[in-house]
Amino acid sequence: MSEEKHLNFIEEIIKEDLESGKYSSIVTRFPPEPNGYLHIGHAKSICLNFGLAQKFGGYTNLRFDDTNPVTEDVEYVDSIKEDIKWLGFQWQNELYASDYFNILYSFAVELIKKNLAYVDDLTPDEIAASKGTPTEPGKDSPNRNRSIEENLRLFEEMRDGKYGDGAKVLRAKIDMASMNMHMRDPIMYRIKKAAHHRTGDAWNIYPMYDFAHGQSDSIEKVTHSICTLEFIPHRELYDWFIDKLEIFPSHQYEFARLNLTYTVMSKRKLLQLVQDKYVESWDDPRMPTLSAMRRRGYTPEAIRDFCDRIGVAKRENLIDVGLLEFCVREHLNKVALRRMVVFDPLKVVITNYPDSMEVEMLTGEDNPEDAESDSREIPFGKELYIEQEDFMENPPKKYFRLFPGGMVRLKHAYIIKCEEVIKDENGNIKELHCTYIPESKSGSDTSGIHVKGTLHWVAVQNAVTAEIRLYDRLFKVENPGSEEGDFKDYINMDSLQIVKTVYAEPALKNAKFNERYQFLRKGYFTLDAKETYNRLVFNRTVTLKDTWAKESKKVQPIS
RNA sequence: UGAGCUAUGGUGUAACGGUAGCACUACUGAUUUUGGUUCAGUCAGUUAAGGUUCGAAUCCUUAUAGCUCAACCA
Repeated sequence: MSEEKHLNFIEEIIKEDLESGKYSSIVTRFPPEPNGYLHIGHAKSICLNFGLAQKFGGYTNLRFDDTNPVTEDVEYVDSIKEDIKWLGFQWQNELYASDYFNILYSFAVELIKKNLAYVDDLTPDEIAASKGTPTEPGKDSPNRNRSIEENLRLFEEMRDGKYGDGAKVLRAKIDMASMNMHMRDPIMYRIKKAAHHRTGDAWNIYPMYDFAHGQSDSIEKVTHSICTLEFIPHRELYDWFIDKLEIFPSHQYEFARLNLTYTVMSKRKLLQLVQDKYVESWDDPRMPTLSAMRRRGYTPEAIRDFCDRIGVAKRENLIDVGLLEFCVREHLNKVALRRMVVFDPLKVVITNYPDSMEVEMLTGEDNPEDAESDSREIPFGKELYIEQEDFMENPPKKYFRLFPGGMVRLKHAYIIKCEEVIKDENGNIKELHCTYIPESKSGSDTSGIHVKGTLHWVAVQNAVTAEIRLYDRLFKVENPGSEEGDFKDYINMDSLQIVKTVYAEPALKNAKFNERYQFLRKGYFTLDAKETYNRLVFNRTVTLKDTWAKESKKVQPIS
């Protein structure tokens, strides 16, 4: 693991910092704002930050960037913590930017005293107008040269609540002509007479991101402060505050955020999907949030593996969701319990099977990939269900499922031969009459017969019923965000398919939450923690790879 | 079009002036009591043009393309 040959550019930097003796160990942080749910993009950042500390020695803080009381809530704090723990990471310290409000205030006073900050009375519009444009310099505020004393007094009054929201701000005195718009006297503090979820009504003023983030990093002695590309223009300011305040020099590094095909990642768009009822909730299994993926049956191992495989770099990327699905399948293949479930039943009667009273029990391994795994008993019977799609009256070439006169093996059971197709008065297939070959029993097959197809099945008498929910991609296009018009125009309206009644082998009666199942030949499923009360509801985590689907399209293209 | 960041197979990511590699996808074939898994293999790439150098994906110049920046959001 630690012998990884290729380091990403951040690991490269850390390695050099450690070798040069700049640091003896590292400190990173994951800094969410508690105003929404974590998604797979956050997982990339979490895996990066926590992974770096694990790999190079050091620790990671969880710090909530809670400097805007009007958008934040403890509800989000709790869900964020749950998601990080679920992913398998443990933070060293649980911290809040709001813990630093006092010291941040004193930092501001210090800058005023150094004549590097001033109180401005301009309105938001006026400030915006005087900022200039990227091609034209801005203009100094008329309040820019207030005396230090006056600034001190005014700032104190802002804190004490003497002015209303928006009446005044504290600005850094830097350069209104800077090429970097963020250096044109950025706002450090604004008045917000709002209750904060942690500090209550203690404050009338709150620091802006730029005045809180770097200093919080510094206070925590964060060595490598890692964020996404859009913060590159903020770095100059980040460094400026640290430099003027003469505090611990944390350094900011930026990487490209994760983009995934067939979904959207921005909080704004995800919120719209929920509000406009395109999905049920934030943890609707089609959402890219971690809570949704958990509910859908994705495993933390798979997500970590995915984050590992996608790498870390500075170029924009759009990663094929197929890679995520690959990671999920790869892990699930190793841990999922195999079970048989018929989605769309076709009755099969074994005409030569004895009408005995006792039920014949067969044995099926829980997981052929895991030698340690257990097995379960499966009842057989004279009447069975197989899948409608596993029988064809007029099969195409290369079809090796059941057809009139054809033979298949029933998984863990016997080879059967289709003798007769029974139809109703409308000509629809009602049931199949088959014969079985007694000496072909699984595990003790002396029949000498070899068949190409093996089908899953369920004994009618012992079947338990369940509901399943099949999920498809939420969008019809790879990159809905970059498409013309509204991203919502590209929503796949068939992304959820509910099958009210499927027939499962009895072992599934005792299905457990957090247990993963592979419904043989159908896909990976897990019990829905939200919908399962006194009935069984399974979510399809991901399908199995289906080469036959591709093949059959080639053989007889369907419109 | 000011400034900044970035350009390597279909996708993602390595190669740190010296053989363009790995993974996913796609496609072959073998194995298989899951058309799954596993195994073997195939296709496929340095944005362009100049320059430096014995040698350039890598350094320089120019061009082109994409992304970002003017919230009292983070």
